[in-house]
Amino acid sequence: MFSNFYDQIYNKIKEIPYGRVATYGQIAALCGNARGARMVGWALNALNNVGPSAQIPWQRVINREGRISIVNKNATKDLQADLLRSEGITVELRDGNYWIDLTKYLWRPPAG
DNA sequence: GGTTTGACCCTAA
DNA sequence: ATTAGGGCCAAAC
Repeated sequence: MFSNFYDQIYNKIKEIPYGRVATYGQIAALCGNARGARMVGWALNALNNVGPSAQIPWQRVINREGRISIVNKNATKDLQADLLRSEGITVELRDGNYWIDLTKYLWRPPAG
């Protein structure tokens, strides 16, 4: 169904452990596209069309600043923050956006 | 089929 | 610290 890129992206996101977060660029890099971060966003956006996240922990994917980038989608940033908090992750609300401490919660993939 | 946009990131000034 | 530009590829128009 999805191209290999999307499939890899979904697969990598599934590998993010509980209570940990990863960045778009990180997922993209693990899929071979160091600069294909936008594709990760597209792939996740496509999930909204499919349904309720399709068993993919999209909530653990945030941007490089540790901020939730969603503005107005099927899945809102409030939902994402709620899901992350339910995993024990501390989410800070600042200026109408949710922030996560990457130094604490950033996923470190085993390949390194 | 060209142009614009998109849950982004990096480099340079 | 902030601003500007390039890059990546796919969907939307």
